[in-house]
Amino acid sequence: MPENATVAAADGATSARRRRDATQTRQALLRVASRRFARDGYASTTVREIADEAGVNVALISRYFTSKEGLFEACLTAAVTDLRRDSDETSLETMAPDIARRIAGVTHDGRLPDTLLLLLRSSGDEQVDNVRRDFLRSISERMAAAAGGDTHPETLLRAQILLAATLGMTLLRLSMSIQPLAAATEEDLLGPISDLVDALLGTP
Amino acid sequence: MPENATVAAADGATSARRRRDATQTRQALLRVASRRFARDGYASTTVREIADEAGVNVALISRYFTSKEGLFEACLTAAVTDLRRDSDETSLETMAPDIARRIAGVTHDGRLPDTLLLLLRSSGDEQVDNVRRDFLRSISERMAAAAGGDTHPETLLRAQILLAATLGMTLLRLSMSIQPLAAATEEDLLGPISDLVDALLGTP
DNA sequence: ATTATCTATAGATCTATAGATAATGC
DNA sequence: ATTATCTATAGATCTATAGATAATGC
Repeated sequence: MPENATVAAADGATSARRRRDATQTRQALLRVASRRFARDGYASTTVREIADEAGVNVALISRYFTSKEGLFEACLTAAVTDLRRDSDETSLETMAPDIARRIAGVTHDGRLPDTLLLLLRSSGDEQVDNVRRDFLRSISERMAAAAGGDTHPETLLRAQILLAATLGMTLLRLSMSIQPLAAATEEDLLGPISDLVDALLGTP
Repeated sequence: MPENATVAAADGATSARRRRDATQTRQALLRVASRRFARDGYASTTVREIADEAGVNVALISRYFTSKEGLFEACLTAAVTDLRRDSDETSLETMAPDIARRIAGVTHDGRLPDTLLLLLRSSGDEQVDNVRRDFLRSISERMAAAAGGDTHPETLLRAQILLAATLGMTLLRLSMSIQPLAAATEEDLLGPISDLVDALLGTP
């Protein structure tokens, strides 16, 4: 069997025509759509742009995801799954480096870290928005718990402020390109973010 | 002269038909558009929605602002002017209460504090995006200067992280309604934000 | 035969504007 | 007379889909 199942190549889109493979097509659409939705927002991104960049026919979006809305929901669900796994065993000690890596680090598959950015985009659909709201809420609860949040109810508020800072940094970096923040490396960010975590969730 | 120039009433839109007044119409469009663009984003907001909510005919948007893009630019410029004036004489001591008020406080004219949120919305037009980028950059420089940023270049990065946190909080509050952050009062926020400012810009 | 993919298009927006109407101020 | 406002519509999208085509696997 030739290398076919997972080898979409670095580019994976405009390059040589793939062998017919529904799974691979689905993944190509998901990958491209996640990036476009995250960078440009839901309404500004057209299904035709996504299909073209993924190198597949636009009709396949309806075929595999029912609608543009369905594609967005699939992107969001994938992002949430990814982030949940990543923050599975978070602790107060690992929180700062984890955040710095999420914001600035390059993921294992070489993608840029726009997963967090997708959490800030809305399609306007209430059901989908609830998926995101529930996740943001639960991840902040997890952070508060890692800080021993059962002692003080304000800890959840503080965890959400830390989450807001994390998302805000991602937005300013990836979407607005504010320098020097946009060019800061994982190492550059670790110090300030550690101070941030300590100030908000550290024991006084 | 009857009270006409500035009395658009609390509602100011759907209420009784205004006397013909170009200035007032312009302001009504600006006010409604700023809120809609801030809350829903540029692409998701239609000119007809804005005109309807402002209680004016949609053709007047082209008349007074040339285009939807022109209207957005006018909103952004107004927001930037407002924020510049507000941060005119910022200092390390007043920064935390200023931020808390901006995020949670009710402005003097009774509007909700979505001015900051507009800074996170993009029309995709490069020229307009540059207005926003330049402002975000300059406001962060002002914050760094207030912290005595000439001593260490990393101070600008830290100021931008504080700015990111401020914008992120606004987004999670107004656009995503994450509780308890969304319901936190100015007073609730002051403590955590003070810690934030100290941790990022305070002298160690 | 099955099903992944493509063609062609209906139908629903949405923005911008030409030209008509009517309120205002001199 | 001037100009704020409105009517009606052209023209440009954009999404969704019915139906045709062609690659795959048995």
